[in-house]
Amino acid sequence: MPEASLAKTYDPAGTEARWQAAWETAGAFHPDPAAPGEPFAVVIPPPNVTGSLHMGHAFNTALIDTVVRFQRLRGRNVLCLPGTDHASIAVQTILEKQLKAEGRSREELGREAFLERAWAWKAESGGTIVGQLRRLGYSVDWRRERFTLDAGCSAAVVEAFVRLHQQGLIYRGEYLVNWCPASGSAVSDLEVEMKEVDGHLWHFRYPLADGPAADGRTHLEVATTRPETLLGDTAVAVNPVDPRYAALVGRRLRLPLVGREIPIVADDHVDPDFGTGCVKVTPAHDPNDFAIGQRHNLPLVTVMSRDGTMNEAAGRFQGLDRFAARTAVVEAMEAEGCLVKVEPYRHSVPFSDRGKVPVEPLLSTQWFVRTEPLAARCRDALADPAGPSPRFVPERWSKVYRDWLTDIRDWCISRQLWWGHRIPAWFVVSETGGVITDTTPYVVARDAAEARAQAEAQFGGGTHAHPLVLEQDPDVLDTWFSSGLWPFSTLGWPDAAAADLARWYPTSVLVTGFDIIFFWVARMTMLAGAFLAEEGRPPAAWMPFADVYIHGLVRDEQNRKMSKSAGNGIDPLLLIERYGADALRFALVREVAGAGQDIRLDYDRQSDTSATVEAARNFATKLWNATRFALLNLGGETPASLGEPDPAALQLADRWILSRLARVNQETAERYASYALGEAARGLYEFAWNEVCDWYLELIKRRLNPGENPSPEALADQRTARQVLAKVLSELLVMLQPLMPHLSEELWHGLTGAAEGEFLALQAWPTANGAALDDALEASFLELIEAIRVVRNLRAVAGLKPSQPAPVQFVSGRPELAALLRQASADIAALTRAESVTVLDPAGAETARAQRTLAGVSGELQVLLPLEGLVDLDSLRGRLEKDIAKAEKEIAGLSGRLANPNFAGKAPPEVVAECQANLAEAQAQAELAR
RNA sequence: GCGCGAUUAGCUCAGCGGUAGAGCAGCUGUCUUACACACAGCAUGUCGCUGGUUCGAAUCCGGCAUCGCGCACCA
Repeated sequence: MPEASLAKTYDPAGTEARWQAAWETAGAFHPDPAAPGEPFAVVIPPPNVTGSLHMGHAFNTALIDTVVRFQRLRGRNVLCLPGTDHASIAVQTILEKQLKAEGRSREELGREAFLERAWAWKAESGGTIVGQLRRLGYSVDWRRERFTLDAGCSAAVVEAFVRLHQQGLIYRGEYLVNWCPASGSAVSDLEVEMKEVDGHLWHFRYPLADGPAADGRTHLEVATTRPETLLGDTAVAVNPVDPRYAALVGRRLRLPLVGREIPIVADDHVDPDFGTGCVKVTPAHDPNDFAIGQRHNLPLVTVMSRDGTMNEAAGRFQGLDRFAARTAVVEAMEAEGCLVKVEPYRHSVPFSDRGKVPVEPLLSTQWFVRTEPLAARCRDALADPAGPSPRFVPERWSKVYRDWLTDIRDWCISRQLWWGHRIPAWFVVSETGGVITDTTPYVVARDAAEARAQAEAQFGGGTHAHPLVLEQDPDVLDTWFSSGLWPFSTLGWPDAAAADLARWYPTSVLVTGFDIIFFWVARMTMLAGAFLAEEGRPPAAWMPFADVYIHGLVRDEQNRKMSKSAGNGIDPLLLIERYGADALRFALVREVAGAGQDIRLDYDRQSDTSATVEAARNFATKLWNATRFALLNLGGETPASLGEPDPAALQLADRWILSRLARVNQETAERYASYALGEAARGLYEFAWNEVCDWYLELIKRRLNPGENPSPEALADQRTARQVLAKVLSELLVMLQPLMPHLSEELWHGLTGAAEGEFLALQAWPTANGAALDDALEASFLELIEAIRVVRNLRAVAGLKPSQPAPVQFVSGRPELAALLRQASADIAALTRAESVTVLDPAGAETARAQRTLAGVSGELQVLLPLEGLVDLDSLRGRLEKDIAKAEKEIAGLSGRLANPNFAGKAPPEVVAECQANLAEAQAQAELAR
């Protein structure tokens, strides 16, 4: 037996915690790869272990969970796999900060102790976000939770590295990389963010080394935003077609402060119209200059160390921090009379994403992934004749993805950090005097033993005097390298026979924000291409996901991007505590509009309240109360015990709501399936509130309470109403489950009396009853609703108290409408407090109108309220005048249109006919109002 | 510089070729036995500007403006 009733108010906190525990204990979302049902898999974007839940996670979670819960209802064998990311730089930064506070450094601690500490930190603090994700009611399989640094993922990383190396897609070499002095590591191009800063442009004079030019010039003038790099200049470049300098190309300049002679070279890169048309060239400290240097075979002079201080090549500036050196160089240049001028200058400076300091382009030996072959495979997949793979939703993001893959640079994957996957390369240091140099030979292997075997094969076993000594590369891999394997490493790859991999790969959809299309999405597709794209396999078979659903950002109440540094984040947990997780989820999804636009969450920082989330909470309460109402009126029966209603017994309202139910079912399923989640949420909201609660529940109240000593007919009708009510409500709860899982679970249990161990989340999506669909009925029901509205409006105009009964008369020349109104007269009476409802034909209306009546119109329907006294004539006149004005405006517009011969001639006949009908109606309306 | 998105009621946004919509907020009533986190009713717009296509444009096309984002970047 179901509970006889629900508590008067809904308590989200208790309910949510209870169902979360019940689902998890029962393993409700722990799928069996051997179970039937078409597979549907999603791996969640693993949040950083350092993180705590922010609104972006809540949003992403709400969207993913809505999709997977829907697919589960549809009978798919759903795997939704959770996990976290080890976040190499972020974790290391936190730990180094801690060490610094203790007056220590990681070098003092040593690698092993440092890593021990890191794991301890992870064990202690790494679970925060996972616990917070649980509070959203995420229907993931917690038993399959993964971590990018766990044993399985680590093995996958090693395997991936080894195979890429075998394929010739990984190389090591000295290149100009983005060096982050704050983290002491190289970072990839993607981790560099250009920021506009107010700086200066210093103009310097470089004297000609070999005497004045033919025209008497003794020097060239160059401009720079980074004077400290001057120390590493190895040329000055001019444009080859620049007449000012043509004669000087090939001559030499003396570099001030340093004294080095450097050539004047001609290079297309130089824009003759900018500044003086002369560019100082520092190949070791600027990417463009590096390229110029390559073209002209210029030497590379590195003047800076990895910690951001000047090195021995900087001469007297050695030891200075790069920014101190800047000042010092300018002062020295001024002292030498080589400073021409300084002007303020706003320009872009590359900043490290993580370190928040300017990155330094620095020559360094690093590991790289050769990306072009992988990118090409992805571009081909996107252009696959069988359809793009993956399919982006909204489609426009595929262009962003493709463009990035089209002009891609190699990916620097080594990081000079300790927390992460250590690079599986062993240097044969015995070949280079016991240390790792840029030229030390190395082997790439799965472990030390394999490395030794390889090295011995290559270099022999060594001798007693000179044993073969191997040392593993101390560096770790970019965190995104392991993230890039996530969709298959978590399913068991590289074990091709792994049950999960066989069952759920490729996954169905990736749901994520556009900000990590390059970082993550493209890396996953490229790496999948490297390992899972066998010859002849179509892209859809190896791409890690069929669809990529890209959603927007959650912005704050002022439309600002939420960010930690700006401190404008809105804490999801605060909102969950105040309104419930279901309310937050529903609010977020409901805000989603069409094509992945950003959503804005309104928020009052004084009171920590949000009208948007509050509205969703109110909706939850509405559903709670509607179910309470049902429980009070179902006589202790359940949807199952009541059974399906007899179609022959259905009343007008029943047929209407069942038609609406079937339609909403179809629409909602289609919307969920096509990621139109905002539309799905809004559609259900409107159906539940405006149709089920506002109209259907009101309409059946009389039938549910047939009074004392009811007739057998009344009892039968009561049962019909109960059957329909139970059906509508229980199916509505199923449809809402993906959006509001806890509330719907709770209400469904209340309504059905299902056992504790049974879950709404695991029920089947209700079959839409196509036979119940009835367009004509829905249309005429709208007319009925409209008629009731007119009556209510007239009563309001007349100033009638809601409780005061009054007679109502309808006049319609349309027999069907008249019949409908007669059929529904008892309903109308109930909903308008009518003491009587009369439906007249136009002929009979004359007499009625002769009395003192209030009149209103809806379409061609007249509504009359015969009232003696109590009528506020002024407001009535006001209203009627408004009606007339509106009708006249319409008449003018429509007749103008009809008078245009082009319209009548060219517009489709049905449009013209509709226009004529509308005109006739408007004229009738104006007439009536007068 | 190149590209993308946005611009509709006070606010948040739907609508994307046939007479401008919703939800909040606002105003007026109401304890009508599920719900005042509610019910009923009422207001509210040169659909950014400007050309064009069309019988007809918020909707399609061209320009412009403003805001936002991405990519590239001149020292």
